[in-house]
Amino acid sequence: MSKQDGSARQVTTGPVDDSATPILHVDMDAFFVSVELLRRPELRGKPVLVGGTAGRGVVSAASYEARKFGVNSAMPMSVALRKCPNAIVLRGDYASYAKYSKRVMEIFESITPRVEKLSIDEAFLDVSGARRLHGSPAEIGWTIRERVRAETGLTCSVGVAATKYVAKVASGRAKPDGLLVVPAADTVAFLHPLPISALWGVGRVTEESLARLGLRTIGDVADMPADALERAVGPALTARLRSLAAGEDPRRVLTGREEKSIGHESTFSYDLVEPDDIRRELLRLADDVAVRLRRAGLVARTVSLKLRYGDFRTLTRSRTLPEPTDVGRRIYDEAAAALAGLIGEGARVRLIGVRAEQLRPAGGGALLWDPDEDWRDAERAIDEVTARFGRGAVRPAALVRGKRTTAGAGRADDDAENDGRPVDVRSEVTRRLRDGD
DNA sequence: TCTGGGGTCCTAGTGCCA
DNA sequence: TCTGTGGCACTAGGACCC
Repeated sequence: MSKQDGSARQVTTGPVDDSATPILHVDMDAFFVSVELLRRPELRGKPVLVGGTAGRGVVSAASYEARKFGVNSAMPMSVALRKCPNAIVLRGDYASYAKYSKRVMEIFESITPRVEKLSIDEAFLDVSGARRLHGSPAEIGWTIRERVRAETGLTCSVGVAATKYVAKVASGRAKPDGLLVVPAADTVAFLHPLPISALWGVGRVTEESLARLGLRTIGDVADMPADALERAVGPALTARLRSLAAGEDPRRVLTGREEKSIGHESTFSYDLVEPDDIRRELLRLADDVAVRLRRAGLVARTVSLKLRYGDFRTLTRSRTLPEPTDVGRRIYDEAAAALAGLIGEGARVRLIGVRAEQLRPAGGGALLWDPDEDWRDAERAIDEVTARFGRGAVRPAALVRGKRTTAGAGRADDDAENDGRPVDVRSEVTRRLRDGD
């Protein structure tokens, strides 16, 4: 991969064969920092960091001036400031970054509907259907860079290639503020001299494993027999790395990707010791997750708890529910049950996380049920809803002593106001059946 | 150096069931 | 009835990406 300070920059300046390179990867340059500089132009040319300002923060983004001191994103802020003591640290305004991201994505979508948003500051575009209107892929890349600059004041780098992976590597080589086309015929020659860390899926651990086999470049990986690679990194990663090293990447540009999980986690500025404090944070996280589930119209079948102790030991526990939920209290109950036994005497907790997994659409509607009613009626109603809308359609009902809420309004906040526990109808019925209640 | 927060994917172990 | 086996779901953990 290109060095993050841009010193290994490689760009296309003249005519080039882009006839078989319909994939563009567009990556904003030092995105968070660049947005900050729009608002504070007096900081231009200075080392600027965006990230956590508290004791345990890390660098989210660094200006190219800061990168020259060896500062990179994900580096602990304390280390970054030791390397670059004069750096100006900004807390970060994520709502503002999201606004700029939206404007940039709209520019992409005005050129082609085939846009795959990869993160807040980068996207893949498949421009194979846009040639007649907007020109060749390289011309589209130039257009995008000019429009992004003119309409937002930000710069971006563009990689143009036959596949997603090569386009992504190319945009990285072109940084900052450049465009690099890798003609289809040059793909292998472009990739093979690059270090193995430029392979998608090779991080620190895998790089060490491959280095033990004497592999240094992508070309070395391409030449390595599959069985030797498999012993080092397993069959799945071997297949992927060999394909990428050969310049093959069948992944298409996907629009509208489905979320597979929704989670929140918090690292505390000091370790928590009191179980009540820990549970209060857990409830806050569970509610945050539930709110996002409901906004997305999803329910989760599995709740996963993440715990990191003061010594950085990290563990996860997950529990699968009888029926999916989007209720904060229900998520909290599962997470709290998983937590029990993990926070013994004197345990110091650095981080807590809650994640909702096995997501599915919230389904045909909410089923409300009053515990004073005959539970067999609830069972019949569940069967009816399930038969009509399918499994997962029965939503955990928000219902509480004596008070019914309306469908769709079964919110955790409502539950809190009602001072009662939400009841997952199906699990409650299952429990009563089991207990012969 | 001392490690955020949001995710995805893979592997391995275990238990259940046909 | 017992045993072996393969598939599947669930769980835990690790590596990786941005």
